[in-house]
Amino acid sequence: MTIPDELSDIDALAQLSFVVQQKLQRRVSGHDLSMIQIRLLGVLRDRHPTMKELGALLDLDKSSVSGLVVRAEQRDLVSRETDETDRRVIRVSLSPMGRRLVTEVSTGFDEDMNELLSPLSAADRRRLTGLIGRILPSQ
Amino acid sequence: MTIPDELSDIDALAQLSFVVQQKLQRRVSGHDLSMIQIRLLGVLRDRHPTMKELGALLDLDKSSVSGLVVRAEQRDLVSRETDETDRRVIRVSLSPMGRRLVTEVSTGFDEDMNELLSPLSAADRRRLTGLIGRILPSQ
DNA sequence: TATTGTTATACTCTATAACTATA
DNA sequence: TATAGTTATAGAGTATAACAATA
Repeated sequence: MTIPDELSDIDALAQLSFVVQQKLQRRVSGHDLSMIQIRLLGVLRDRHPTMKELGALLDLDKSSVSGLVVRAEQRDLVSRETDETDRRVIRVSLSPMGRRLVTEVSTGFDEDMNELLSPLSAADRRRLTGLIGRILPSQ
Repeated sequence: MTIPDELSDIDALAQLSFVVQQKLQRRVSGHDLSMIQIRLLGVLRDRHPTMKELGALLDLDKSSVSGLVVRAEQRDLVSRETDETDRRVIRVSLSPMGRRLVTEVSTGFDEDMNELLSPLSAADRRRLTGLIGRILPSQ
């Protein structure tokens, strides 16, 4: 939360997470998107979920999903199709424009992360990845 | 942005940052605060900034700072005092309640981070902190 | 005139509750 | 009745532009 001079392990984690989020935020803002919109587009890259599934994926109320998807549709980032087997259900897909945007943001973010990691040798990058892999929720 | 099975170094950083932010978000929500509110309270722990300085610290427009501080003041989290040497200037301080809340969130977050780091030995924690310290912006 | 901060306005994002359509 | 989704409403959070007070 704060940024002390002496770096404790907890502060290191906290600061790192803020730096990473900040880099992503910059990329997202640069494409006139919000964080929740890029999460929506990211989720849709390899899925065609229903509105309800989207709510679970994004941890949002169904009414919030409705608004989010409507605004994204108005910007031609996603499209909605009624499921023919159950006409209550609506499935959401990425539009070509949405796919282009999420790809651009993702590419830019990868550049940012590579730049962030540039002080480390390949071996140290592997060590860092290994250590992080051990503390991430194992699936 | 997504969560692949094979952990690249970039994905490791991205996932880690999301996990850390998620833990913080949980703590913050548990105290009925927002992320920007806890950032405000965190900034005020060791500062009595002016509204303008707050805007720079939080990267917000002055009008956004006004609203944020007004709402925090209404919840008795902060107080505002006119600077007597320049009566255009307003300085913002943490209230006792605000200090209590930010301390509780901070303590809880520290617990979360210690739990997250628990798979690592003390030596590995030091290695991780060292590696992160080398990639964080040097000030 | 310049600076500091507030206010008016507009939009996104979010949730709760009430609603519609379909099953 | 139950489920999927939308709509009405309310509030936080954000920025831009216009404004007031002070320097």
